[in-house]
Amino acid sequence: MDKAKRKKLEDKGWKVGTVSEFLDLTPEETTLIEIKLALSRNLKERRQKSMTQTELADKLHSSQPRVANAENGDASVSIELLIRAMLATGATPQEIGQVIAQVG
Amino acid sequence: MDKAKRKKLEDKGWKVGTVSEFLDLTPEETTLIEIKLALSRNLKERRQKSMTQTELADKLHSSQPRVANAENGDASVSIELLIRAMLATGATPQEIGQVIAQVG
DNA sequence: CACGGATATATCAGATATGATATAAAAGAT
DNA sequence: ATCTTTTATATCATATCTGATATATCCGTG
Repeated sequence: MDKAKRKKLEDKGWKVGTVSEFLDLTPEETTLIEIKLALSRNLKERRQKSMTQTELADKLHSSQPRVANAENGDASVSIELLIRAMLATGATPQEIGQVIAQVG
Repeated sequence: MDKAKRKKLEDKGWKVGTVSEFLDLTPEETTLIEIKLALSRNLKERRQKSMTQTELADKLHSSQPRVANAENGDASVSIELLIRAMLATGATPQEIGQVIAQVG
């Protein structure tokens, strides 16, 4: 992974850590992060087409800042919230499955 | 939903609640539960083919009881752990996406 | 430029998920 | 039937995720 990409992850709170720690990231851990980032990106795309972050937050019974975190791939956001958010934008299980399947 | 199915969910810790509360479950909430249960079932199938719960727990850096909960669709288990477990059994994002896409 | 709506960042207390442990129950083998 | 392995259930302290709030930054429009 190049430095720029790593810095981006670290800025989002991912504990990519030092080089040696990074090398300890298993393929599974890497894949999990990639799944989260794919969901984030897709969520942002979907949401932007029809509503504002605040509107989505209301549907989700969450808050605008939390939606922002979700869309920005912040490490504090669980896959669970990402999927709940996707569903709140009207995404079907098919579409969600699609996004995950595209990873890797 | 028939009573038998509901009891099953309640036994696993899902707050399906009384009838009136149940009727308040949005389609999104229902879909989320279905996604979790689909992942649970698939995890159990996959894991049984190649290893014991304890072995999977070790790969996951988790514990056997937790794996049991995951496979039994216990409400305390997050989608995140389910997906981590799937990956630990060797599942690809494609396969995971497939399982989710099948829901609904 | 100034204003307003949208999005981003920071912080926090409470809620939920976590792995660990103990132990019970089930399933298999001999 | 007994012994061994595997899986299920219960409990717990700690870690992580949560929505809320305050506030900063961005971005388009007048």
